[in-house]
Amino acid sequence: MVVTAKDVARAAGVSQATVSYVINANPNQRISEPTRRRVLDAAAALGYAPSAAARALRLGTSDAVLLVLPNIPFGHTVAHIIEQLTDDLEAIGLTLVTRRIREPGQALNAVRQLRPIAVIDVAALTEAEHDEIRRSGIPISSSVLAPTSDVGALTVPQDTIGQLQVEHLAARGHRVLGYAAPQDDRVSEFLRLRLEGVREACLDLGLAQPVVVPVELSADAGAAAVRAWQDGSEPITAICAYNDDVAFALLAGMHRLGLSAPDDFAVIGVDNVPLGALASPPLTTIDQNVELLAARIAAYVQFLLGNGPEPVSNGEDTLTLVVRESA
Amino acid sequence: MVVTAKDVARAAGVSQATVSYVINANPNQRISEPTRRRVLDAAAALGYAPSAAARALRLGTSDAVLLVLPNIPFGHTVAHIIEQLTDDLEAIGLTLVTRRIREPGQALNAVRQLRPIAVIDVAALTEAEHDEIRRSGIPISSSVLAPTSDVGALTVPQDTIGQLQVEHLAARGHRVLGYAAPQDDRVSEFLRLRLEGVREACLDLGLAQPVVVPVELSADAGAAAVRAWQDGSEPITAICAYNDDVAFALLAGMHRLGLSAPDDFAVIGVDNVPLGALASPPLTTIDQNVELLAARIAAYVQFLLGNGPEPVSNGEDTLTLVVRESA
DNA sequence: TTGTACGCGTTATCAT
DNA sequence: ATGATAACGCGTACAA
Repeated sequence: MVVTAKDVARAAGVSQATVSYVINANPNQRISEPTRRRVLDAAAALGYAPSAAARALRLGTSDAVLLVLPNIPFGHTVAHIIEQLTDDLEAIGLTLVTRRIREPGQALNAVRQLRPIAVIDVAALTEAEHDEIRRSGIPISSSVLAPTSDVGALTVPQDTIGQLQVEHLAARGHRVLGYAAPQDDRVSEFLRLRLEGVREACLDLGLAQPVVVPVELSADAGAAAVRAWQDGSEPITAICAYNDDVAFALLAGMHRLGLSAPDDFAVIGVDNVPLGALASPPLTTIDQNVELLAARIAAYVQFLLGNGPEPVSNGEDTLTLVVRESA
Repeated sequence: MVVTAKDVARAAGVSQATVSYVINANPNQRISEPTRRRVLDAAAALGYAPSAAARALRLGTSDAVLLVLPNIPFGHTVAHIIEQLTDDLEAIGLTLVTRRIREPGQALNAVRQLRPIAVIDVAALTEAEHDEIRRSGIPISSSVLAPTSDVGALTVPQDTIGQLQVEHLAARGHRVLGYAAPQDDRVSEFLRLRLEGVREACLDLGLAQPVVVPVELSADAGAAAVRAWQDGSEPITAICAYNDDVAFALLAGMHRLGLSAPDDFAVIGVDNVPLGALASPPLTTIDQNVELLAARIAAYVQFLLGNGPEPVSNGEDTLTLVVRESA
């Protein structure tokens, strides 16, 4: 029922080892063209493909790349990363496996079971865990979307996101900003870092510190937040939203109050979700260029495999402002 | 560096076999409580976890569940399925592996490499491939989101989606409908089936056949489509959109033309994307209840593993109308 | 080109 | 009653 290398060897009239050499095009072995053909034909005829398990057992490492996620909501950006990374890794014969960490220690366990060839951490692991994984011989990548930007090569600096938002609004003449913060505790670290970037940029550019208001994902909440900014003592004219979802809530709330962006309040989001272009007005936002990030992660893994040059590290250059009409 | 069962055995002063019995709580072997404790303590102290590869090799099947996708864009619904399924499977010790099929044959190859415990097909495989996989001893599930609903237990009937849209619009008094079709060839099969459901429902309810207009995902395209319906000879009052993304394009187009739903045209989407509630007006749509679908798939896999009762099959009951204001 | 040892967890068989 | 021994599965790499 299940075809093994032994079956192919028998069918081709060669040894198992020869089958392995042919299948893997082992450069250290010269197999004559006729034998090569016989093996390949037999393999095709029988429908043979090497068992990933046997390979992994022998090699000591699997074809898996482990993507470790914290328990955050699975928004457009994360989904897009997974999509891109799955494709990019598949193209080089690797398999993406995602694990969402809910309890500490889960990640280490997954690593020990899977023996992945690399671990990509999206802000789910502690430094101690990183060390532990590296010590176990797995070349772990640095933390994508890492809280701190000091760990390595593949970080998306969250503070820069906030800075870019403020810079754009300041360039448009806004002087007093609001900040729309999500309520979800699971993203509080991302929020903290983005807000930090906003605060720094305000300081640098001589703006007042932002008036932070929590916003849930509903038109009601959006309207309430807008009223809060209106009723406050500060003359707020523009709002940085934590992400596009929050920005949508603000736009919906403004619509309900008979207000509109950018005249009553300018609104800028983060993520460049596809629907942002279809909002009324179309949403100005910060794009994270997930395709490029995924490609760089894949290149990094290639490098770890010894099949590529030292890859470029990821940083601010994947972040770009997308100007539409809302700000 | 890497901890094996042998290390644990040595540390606990027992044999490798005993370690295996304890770790897997093998019911055919009775291990005394003291030894059990020693083994467990040693395993914890050393940070032992069984190698997935060795396990898979020995058992002949891995912990992987293979989700096979066609080369379709990775929208909210697919992303959500992947998210839910990843979590649900992880909860029962299984690993979701996703493969996107671009060339015929890729799926079979992946199956032979991975030896997954189950294969979930999202409309990417032929019947011949299903048979081939089943013949190789893997209990393949039926096709989720299958073009045809005759293959098995876990189908999302696309035609019913169209029917539900029409039934709602008809109940609101609409008699002549437009249908907004996406341009992407990769979803043409889904489009065909949904449209088929729309046509049948129109027939059943005595409505005119829908006026189908292609719509790309931009406000321009949405406006053009709306004008096409306005300029046509039919007195169209409501529009079924292929999905919520298309519906957003229509709403954006209408907004640009100074029109609004539901008064000028009622609009109903499909998918219940989170941002639908924040559209202006909030989007009426068909929810696919992806959580339940994922749970049923997981239950089905459990059943395949012999750890659960015959699971319920998926069908129309996961589809529900979500009435908001756009229709 | 081939023979063969190896990696590691599982389980049937055997020993105490 | 408890636990140990050993065979097994399959692809890889080194020595022959």
